[in-house]
Amino acid sequence: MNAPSRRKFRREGEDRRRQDLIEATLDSVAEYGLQGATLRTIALRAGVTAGLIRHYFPGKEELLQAAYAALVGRMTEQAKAALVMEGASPRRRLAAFVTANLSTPIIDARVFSLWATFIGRANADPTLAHAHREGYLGFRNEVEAVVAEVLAAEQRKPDASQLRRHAIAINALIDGLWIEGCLAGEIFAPGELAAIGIRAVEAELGLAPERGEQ
Amino acid sequence: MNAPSRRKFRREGEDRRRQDLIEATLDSVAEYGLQGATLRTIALRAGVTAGLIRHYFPGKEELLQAAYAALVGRMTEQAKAALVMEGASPRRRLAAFVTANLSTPIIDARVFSLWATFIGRANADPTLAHAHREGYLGFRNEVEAVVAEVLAAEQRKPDASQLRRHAIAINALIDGLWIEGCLAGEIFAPGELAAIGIRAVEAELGLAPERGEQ
DNA sequence: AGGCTATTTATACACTTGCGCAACAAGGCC
DNA sequence: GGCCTTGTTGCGCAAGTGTATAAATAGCCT
Repeated sequence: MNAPSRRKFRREGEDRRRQDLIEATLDSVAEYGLQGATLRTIALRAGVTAGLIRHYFPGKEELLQAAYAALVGRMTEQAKAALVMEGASPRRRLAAFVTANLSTPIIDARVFSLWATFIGRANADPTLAHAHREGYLGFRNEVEAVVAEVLAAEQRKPDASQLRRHAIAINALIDGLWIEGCLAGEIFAPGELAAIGIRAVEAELGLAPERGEQ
Repeated sequence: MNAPSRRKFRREGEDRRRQDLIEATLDSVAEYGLQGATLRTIALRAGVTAGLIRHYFPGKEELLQAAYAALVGRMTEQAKAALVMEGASPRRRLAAFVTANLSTPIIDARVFSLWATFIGRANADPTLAHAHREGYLGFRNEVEAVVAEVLAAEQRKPDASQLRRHAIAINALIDGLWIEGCLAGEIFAPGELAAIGIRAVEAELGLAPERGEQ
């Protein structure tokens, strides 16, 4: 009687499917962790069956690597995007950079969860460690460049090691505030983290408070 | 012929076994991640068989929770230990605190790996989120207390919100530097992170450089 | 309209997982 | 020294894992 009914499906373009699978993977990892992100869970979320994954990726590991690469790419892209404010003074660009990195969408519990989950494996997986270091140094160089501009606009001539120290400290400050914002955003007033960040960065650089600030 | 030989074993005190199992769990998680930390792996590392674990813990989840509690306890204990320098000036105590948190044994890739692995689950597991928040606020309060002492010694009277902002910024700075030290300690000179941290903290608090510094 | 092909499903398989349970023996007690 | 408690082992089990592969079908090409 029952004709053995097979599930209906639609064919999607290769890029679209890969993208969907990667997104489903990130969702699964964020929600259930690496151990809970099984091929069946991922496939369910992507609206396909588990077998299909192997049509697009050689194995689970490659899927996870692709997902991590996509995550890192998105994070760095967003972070750097805050720097392209043409025409603004270096100091305002720096402030906008700090603010952007301490507000949505960069302050985001899901992204933090993903970051922590993957970076926790950096010890065991040199690929992850390398990817992190590249991202970190890239980010820090951006910071260093803006810092150089800000100080130059103030007629100050820092040497390379001073610049490096400033960049390391500011980078650490932003990272630390980012973590707290992601993990416990509710215990801070809206905009509070950004305000604290800007204040601390300006103190680090020895900038006099702008008029209007107390 | 072969008498069915059974593995020899020793009976251990309850506390000792639990401790060993927790340590084996932390080792396994640090090395293989949550997914690789199976009961059999953990038992092997602890030198027992998997079945024994259920004699000490209701299930795997409880073992992991106990392991996380042990980790957090050790971390906060170590961090706070750096503050008990009786007789030293507040400013020196603060500097010692920063230095301790940015040197071994607190700068440690294994501990970082564990921290990241567990904290990545904080979104999904309210227990973890709560444990983190308690630890964070406790740590921040310690920072705030030392900051208050330092500023008092400088005849300054910060109000509560200024104190809070200082503590949040300094905490974030230490966290961010700690992460980099754990993840990529080799790209920093020995003591460099601590020096950067102290410098940044003093800038945040508006302290004049001590004589002897440039 | 009808076939071709590559996407997609479905099922099978070997393996691992956490957990349950009965047998065993280590070491204190009398 | 023999017994008794209970820490500990060894094995089994059902559920779930990643991978392999055959069968089906969606959608383009002519």
